[in-house]
Amino acid sequence: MARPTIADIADKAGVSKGAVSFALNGRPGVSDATRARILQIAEQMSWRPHSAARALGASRVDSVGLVIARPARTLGVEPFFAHLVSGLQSGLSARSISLQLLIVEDTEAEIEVYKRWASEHRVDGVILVDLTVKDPRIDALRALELPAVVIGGRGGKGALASVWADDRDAMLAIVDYLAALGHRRIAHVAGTPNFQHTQRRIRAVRDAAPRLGLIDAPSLTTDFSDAEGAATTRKLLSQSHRPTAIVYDSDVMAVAGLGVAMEMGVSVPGDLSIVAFDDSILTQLMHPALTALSRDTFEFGRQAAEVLLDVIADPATMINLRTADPVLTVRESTAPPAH
Amino acid sequence: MARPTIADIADKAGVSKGAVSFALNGRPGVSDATRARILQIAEQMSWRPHSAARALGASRVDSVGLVIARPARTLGVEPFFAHLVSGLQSGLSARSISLQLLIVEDTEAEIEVYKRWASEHRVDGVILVDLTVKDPRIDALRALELPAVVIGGRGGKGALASVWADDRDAMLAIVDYLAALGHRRIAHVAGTPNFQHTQRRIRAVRDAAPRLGLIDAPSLTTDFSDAEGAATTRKLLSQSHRPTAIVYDSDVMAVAGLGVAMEMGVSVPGDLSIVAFDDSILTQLMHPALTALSRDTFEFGRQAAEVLLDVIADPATMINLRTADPVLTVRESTAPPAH
DNA sequence: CTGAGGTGATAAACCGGTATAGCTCCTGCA
DNA sequence: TGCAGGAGCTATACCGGTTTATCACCTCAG
Repeated sequence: MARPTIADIADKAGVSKGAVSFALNGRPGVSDATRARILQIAEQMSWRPHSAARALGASRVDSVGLVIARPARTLGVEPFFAHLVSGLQSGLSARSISLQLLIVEDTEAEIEVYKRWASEHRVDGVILVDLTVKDPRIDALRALELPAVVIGGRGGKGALASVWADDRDAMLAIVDYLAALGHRRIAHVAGTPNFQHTQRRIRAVRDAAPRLGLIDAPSLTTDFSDAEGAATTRKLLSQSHRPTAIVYDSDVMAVAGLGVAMEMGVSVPGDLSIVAFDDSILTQLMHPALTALSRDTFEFGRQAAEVLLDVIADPATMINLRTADPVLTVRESTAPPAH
Repeated sequence: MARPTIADIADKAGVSKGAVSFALNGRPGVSDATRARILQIAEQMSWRPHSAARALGASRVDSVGLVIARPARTLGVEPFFAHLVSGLQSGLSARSISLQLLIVEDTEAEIEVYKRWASEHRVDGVILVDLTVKDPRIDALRALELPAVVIGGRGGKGALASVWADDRDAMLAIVDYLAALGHRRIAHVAGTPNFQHTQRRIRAVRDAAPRLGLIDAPSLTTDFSDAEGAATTRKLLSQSHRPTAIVYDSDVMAVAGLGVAMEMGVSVPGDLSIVAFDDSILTQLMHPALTALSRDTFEFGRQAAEVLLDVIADPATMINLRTADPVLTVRESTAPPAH
């Protein structure tokens, strides 16, 4: 017989469905002997719970969702999400909870997905990424009463649980290092201005500038694309007083920037130091290999999964977990300025 | 009231649950007038079917699965999967079917996932990628009677439906082009030897060699990593009779190869032409930008989704859809050989 | 005028689990 | 000896849909 049900097991064991359910879920109500017998029969018939049936009775579906609102074109090259997804799954698989992944165009579509998921009971909770300054998703999720955990930022005045890394400290570490090498003209090619982490990084650069005696420390925002990364670099290197170091908010933009430097005859790291605020194979494929900030994104995802499961178990849970600080991996693209 | 059920709608409309179900699913059994009234009430109460309840009754869960058995580390940089997933979702969203994505370590784990999914009724069907030569997954899926569609290769003597591109023709196009430029020493840095598409590409090169009068046309297999791509390139360029052109089975390896050429003082495209059998931003970020074979992976995924839905609807369906041929995008990394 | 057949609806079973009320013993204590 | 109480189990309702059997009613042909 294909796909045995607990009724089949109950028949074979000569007990009721209820007893089987008790035994399989490890709850009192059956003797140890009976329990053992039922478990053995279930094992032998290779029984597995029907996920829909279980979801209908208990109201949990053992599934959580992740929606990414970015164009698929840029997603591919960002190793961030692949690592994050792996980490999430690692944290979820322990309790055999599955992950629903959806890539959508914009935040509006993302909220629609949450509404659908909530009304169709498709997920027990969701993970929020790319938090923006006044993020409409936070109120939407609260209205839906959908458990959620925010990745990479505080969840709106503490409304949602979160897992975050200290972008500010990380950026300060980069700027401190460049200043220690002797750089005084440092530029920052930032990402989308309405992302919270972009804001935090920009503020860190601005705050550090006077303390380190930087002559100039502009932060220029982009859309995270290679094209704008390149264009912004071209603009910076065309100034009469060029920066001697540039920090890029993503590895893709850093690579694009390196290309522009080569094309304009600016030697790296001789005339220009380059640092990427994110690491991946990409930075190591380059010549020179890029100095980059490495985050343990896999672990990040794993912790986020655990926090989310806690929130699902008890929606009142309010965890704001700070993860391990990222570390600066120095490679060949940074050196003291020419003179 | 939160989350209305069809019973609520039935109450309000003064009809039975059954009538509501008929009306909402557009099947006969209710008059047009009643149907319209029920639909309006459902709309107004913003009713959505409870996915688990529906899955329990009808035995379909409106969800399909994709398991990728590759290390997460290499996944991030491969834009292939991000595009594929987007395309799949585009093909599925029309019928609001969701996609379960899982990244696992190896094929064994992948088959375990299929077993679990089948016994827990978590998915209606699956998409198979990275087909190997004697792929154990095909028999496993047939034993589980889990509908499936194979991407990028024939499904084991026609056992499974498939969506595929003609790797052979594509490789011939590349080699023909290089030969037309005047190259006679062409090397091929291939991927994992047990992948079917790797085999097909190797065979294409071997078959074309005599026709084009190539002096030497070795295919060297790798594990698709940047490290082995670089090592193999180093080996090729250290020979007394260097190849004048190298075709790489992935863009990541091509980029790694370009790095090795630069490091060894071999100018591209002056002394060496480079072609990548796969395209992404990566190839365009390089200097020189790489000539690459572009496939419409998004469309690929969309078509695969449609075929899978057909197979789920009728498991006897046997479609082997050949997708649009990939095109060679010529950029700056290819030129006639030095003399 | 009667019976066949179609239409529009209802009631109830069903899917595969979980949760709960209740029943039957058995034990221990007064 | 009587009874409270708990262990061990059964029967059954329930979750929210879909599906089937049944039925009342109307129309139309014979």
